[in-house]
Amino acid sequence: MNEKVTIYDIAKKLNITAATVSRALNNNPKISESTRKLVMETAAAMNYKQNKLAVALKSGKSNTVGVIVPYIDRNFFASIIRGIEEELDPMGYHTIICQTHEDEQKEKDTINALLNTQIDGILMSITKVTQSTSHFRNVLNKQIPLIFFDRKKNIPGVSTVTINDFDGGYQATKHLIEQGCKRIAHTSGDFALEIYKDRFEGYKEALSEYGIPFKKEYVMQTRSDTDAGKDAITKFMKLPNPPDALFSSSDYVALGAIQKLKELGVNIPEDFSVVGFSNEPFTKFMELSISSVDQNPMEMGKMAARVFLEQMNDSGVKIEKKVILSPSLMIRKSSTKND
Amino acid sequence: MNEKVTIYDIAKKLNITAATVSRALNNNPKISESTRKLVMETAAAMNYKQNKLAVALKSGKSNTVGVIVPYIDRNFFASIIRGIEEELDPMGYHTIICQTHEDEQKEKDTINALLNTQIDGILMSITKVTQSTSHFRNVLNKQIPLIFFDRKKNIPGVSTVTINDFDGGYQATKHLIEQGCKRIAHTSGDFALEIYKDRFEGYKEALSEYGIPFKKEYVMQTRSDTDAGKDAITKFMKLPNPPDALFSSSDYVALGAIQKLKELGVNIPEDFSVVGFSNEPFTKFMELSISSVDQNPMEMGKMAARVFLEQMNDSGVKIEKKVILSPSLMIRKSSTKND
DNA sequence: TTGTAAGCGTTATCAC
DNA sequence: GTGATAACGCTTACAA
Repeated sequence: MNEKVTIYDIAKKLNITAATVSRALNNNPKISESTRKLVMETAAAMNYKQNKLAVALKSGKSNTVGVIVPYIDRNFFASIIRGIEEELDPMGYHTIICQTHEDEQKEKDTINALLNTQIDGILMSITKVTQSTSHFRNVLNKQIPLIFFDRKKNIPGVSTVTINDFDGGYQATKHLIEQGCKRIAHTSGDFALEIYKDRFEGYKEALSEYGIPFKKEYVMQTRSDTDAGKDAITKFMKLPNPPDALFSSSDYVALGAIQKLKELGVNIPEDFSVVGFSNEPFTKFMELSISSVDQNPMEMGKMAARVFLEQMNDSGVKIEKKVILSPSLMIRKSSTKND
Repeated sequence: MNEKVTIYDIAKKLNITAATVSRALNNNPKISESTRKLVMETAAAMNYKQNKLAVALKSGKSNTVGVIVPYIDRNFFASIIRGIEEELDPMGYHTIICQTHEDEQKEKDTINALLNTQIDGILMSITKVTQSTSHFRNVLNKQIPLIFFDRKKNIPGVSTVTINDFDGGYQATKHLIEQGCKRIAHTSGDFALEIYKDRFEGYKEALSEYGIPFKKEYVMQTRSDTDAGKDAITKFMKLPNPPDALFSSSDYVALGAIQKLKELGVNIPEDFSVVGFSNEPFTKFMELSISSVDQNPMEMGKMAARVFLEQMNDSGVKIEKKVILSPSLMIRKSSTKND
């Protein structure tokens, strides 16, 4: 039906030049109202669509950002992406999604591919194993805005949007203490990732604030799945003085722990309370709903997008912004002794 | 550090012409091995990156597809997108994600925006409320491949990838019958959407196959959330002859139903069995795990991507492909009477 | 095998 | 206010 209508086509029809058409379409002040109207109308009539590719090539701006996450189908990241998309879409930006599968090499490849694609910015969460930072510097060298959300590395010139993981760990632990728990265990991911380290520090802070001695046999670094939770509980319960609560940095580990505890005939929350982290959807659907620290991923995505937009506008200025959102503890049955 | 290196820069340095550089870079056969090598090396040395925008403008191919889903942070759709991404990424395609929020107008706007962006194809799942088809025809008129996954409309020229919803409904219902259930209720979404209609037809087929009379008071069209499930059970249990099983087209409704049944003191699965649809992650995490029909969304995404790729290759030919994947029933505690 | 030149669809900088 | 024209970075007939 309608094959590619260009400004030349509409120029020809109106016996004017393409430049004039362009000006009319872009609301350039130097143009008579009459021709503007004429152009607008015929453009609509001919079903003209601007070729964004040409505009992008000319302007050097593609109006597209790249978003890189470990896995797109994890609720936390999917929600962040939704936040980004909702904030950027109205500003005319498109969002290209990429996954790293927690593989550093894939992360590097993805970034290079993206840089290759005339992207206007990169918003990302690094993998659990990322060591080198050279690929991030590539981005900065090209002058394109780079924003980390959640999982970050501290690199000069890179803005970050995170939650206060320390506070999340602190709140969770404090809550357990206030529920009367005396021997609180903690499972975490690799401390090389700041988020896990921070949650752990928050945990320690709460303990010390309440004068509870920190015991390193109560702390374990594990994978983030239910089996890891089961294993952790098995080990914890074999201790001479087993814990009576668990603050886990992962909801999946918390779930596995609960399953194992039930197997062992331990009453939850009476004899053992549990708090997880991330507020995964399943935590609230369980019959024994699981307390968890909510990270408000949607808001995190929106903030990351806003930081990007600011950075695009104050073009020259190299602002390095560190946004820290507050987590909120969702208290549910797994840690509520008296109601 | 490295400002935009173009083929002209590398041509200048080598005292050859940009065309030659282009040929060398593209493995064009008409070029001497020596200059190719030379070009390749200096290109690498100068850290040359091809400007995809220019290529896209020249070739009319952007190597980008648009993916439209109701919500990106719903597990089902996130997994589909993951499948699409994993299939398309190695072929050099990027994926732009858009959400409709189940709003037909947003769907139209999104499609137009995408058409505006020199996209190579659109892969999508329509909203629950989409009535008109004119915006889809716009896509076809522009000769750009359109592929529906899961939720579709029957439009000539549009390929679709769906699961056999009829079979899903049939399997679920048959399973309940074989578990000894005699009075099986069904909750569904709006029958205007084929997927719901088909599941319902499968349900009826299983009933009739086993000589169980169909009763329309056992069928209810509802929203897809837990509250709807609670309401449905409340109504069902007030019937003179209440059902002893539920096949729901939504896991959330199934969950709400189970919650309400427990409140009412009904034993599950002994006195009332439940099967949901979609195999949402939470269904298997519950203590009383919920049987559900798995739609294999990852595979659905991959298939949709492959259909798109085929369509891109056999350019001229207008193939209209209908791929139907098989669902698989995940049998869990909510419907297993004897084990 | 390599160079020349046109063109992809815009926008911006000059002139007039 | 409008028209020429160059430029964005690349590919590709067509010549040489």
